[in-house]
Amino acid sequence: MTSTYAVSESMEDYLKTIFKVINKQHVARPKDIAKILKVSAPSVTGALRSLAEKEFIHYSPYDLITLTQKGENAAKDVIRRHDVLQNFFEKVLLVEQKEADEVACRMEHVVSPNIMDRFISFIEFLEICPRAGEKWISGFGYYCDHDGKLDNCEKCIELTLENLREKKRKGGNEAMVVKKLNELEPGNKGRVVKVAVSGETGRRLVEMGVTAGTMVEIEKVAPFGDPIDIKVKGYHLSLRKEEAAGITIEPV
Amino acid sequence: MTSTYAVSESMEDYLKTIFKVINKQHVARPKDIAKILKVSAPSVTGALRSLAEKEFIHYSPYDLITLTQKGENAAKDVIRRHDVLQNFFEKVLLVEQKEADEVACRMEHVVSPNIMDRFISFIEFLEICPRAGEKWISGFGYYCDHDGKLDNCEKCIELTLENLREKKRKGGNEAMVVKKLNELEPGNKGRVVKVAVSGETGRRLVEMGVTAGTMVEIEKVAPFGDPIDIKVKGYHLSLRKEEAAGITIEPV
DNA sequence: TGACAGACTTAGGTTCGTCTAATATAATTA
DNA sequence: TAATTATATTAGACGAACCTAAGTCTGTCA
Repeated sequence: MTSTYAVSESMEDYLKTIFKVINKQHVARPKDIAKILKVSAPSVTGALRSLAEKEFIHYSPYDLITLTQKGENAAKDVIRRHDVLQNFFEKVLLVEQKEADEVACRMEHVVSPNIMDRFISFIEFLEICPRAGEKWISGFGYYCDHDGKLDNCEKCIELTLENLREKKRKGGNEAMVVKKLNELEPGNKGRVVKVAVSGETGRRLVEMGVTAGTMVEIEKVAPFGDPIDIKVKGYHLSLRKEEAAGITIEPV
Repeated sequence: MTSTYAVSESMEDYLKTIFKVINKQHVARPKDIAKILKVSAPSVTGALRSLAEKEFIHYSPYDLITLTQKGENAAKDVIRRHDVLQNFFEKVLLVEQKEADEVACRMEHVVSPNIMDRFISFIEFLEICPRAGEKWISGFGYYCDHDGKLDNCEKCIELTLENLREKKRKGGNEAMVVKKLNELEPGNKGRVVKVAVSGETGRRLVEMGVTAGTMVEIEKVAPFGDPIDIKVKGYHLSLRKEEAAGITIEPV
């Protein structure tokens, strides 16, 4: 079973763990890694050597462990795949957090980039399409828990239609409401209308597919509004305030 | 990476392949297996020995290969997982057949039974819920292909509502239409209203969760209507005509 | 500052799944 | 039926990922 990605499943797990540990407590020690991955200490040493050889980490015996740029990218990508899958299981299939996490941990190594994108788009679509939405998903929950019976359909659709018209009336009068990304608050979601960010970050945004139409969610805003953590297409991104100001958003 | 199931991923692949080959050409020879799985002949020999030891197959050197009951069950289960996943990727996420198949081949080994059920329910729900349906999924396709833009929402929902009311008028007058499973034709789908099948088959149906509320699809009907191949919760099942006559269906 | 505990590594072994090369069996065909 | 060809198996090796047991390093504390 060949992995779809640059390293073996096992190595992806090590990378993911190293990244998480570093982000949590600044340094990653073999002991922590061993504990999290439930393997023996020598296994960790072996993995570290292997990862160092492939230039995913900086490492020499007894030295501290840091990720190379390559390693960080790889780790972030694994985590992104995990998050998207877990999110899908929890939010769409309404699976419990623990199981969603466990299965995502295994699937993250085998899902293809293309299908990743589809999962992301699908979740987005559910959020945006007036025919779907939270209410609709809870209808799925009802279906699962009641032996395949549907909730009151006609009323459900009537309500949806009313809501849509209501929204349209409002929206139609005020024209489209747009805001700058830095004006939103954690938890807010929106659709990108325009990206006007220059330099390295601008390029990075484009590379990640952050263009008009993309869904963005604000995750965290540091004091004084800098930096701003956002989630785009399953990626976690950190932006400077000035950079965020260059992105125009239509709140959803 | 421990498998969720009774055998390793690799052995699951062998079982699946053996089952498919037997069903296609009556006997499975190591050569065919090697070719399909793209491994060397000695690898196959090794796998066969291992599977025989675990009593999944009947096998001794140079002898022909047959599945034990245990092996057949295991193989069918793998194939079922594969089918459900591939189906979801193709029908819901609108992924191309080839990629859907490839990714399903890898995911089938790691998906949990619970999440399997959810995938199945979700697909069913999409088919039944008037707020979703084929039209809605094609809306997702539009969304994917048009950079995150939605099709005409208001019209879409209005139509849905009209359709639903139309159907209700008809249905309301005629009361619920029910048929026996053996009266349906290939491609037809329906919801189980009652199961009245005795003996071994009846028990098997219950074990597989074929109870009131379950969605059933007719796959193939042999000449003279016996046997009838159906698909239930991702399983392929073959029923005698008399058995099918014991199952009451509300066509969808 | 020197001894000790805890953390890390080395050494060496196991299992799984794969391979190539060599050998044995079965099937085909002259 | 004997020779040839195709197919299977045995033998032996390898890499990945894990393990236990036995050192080795390092930071802390008396």
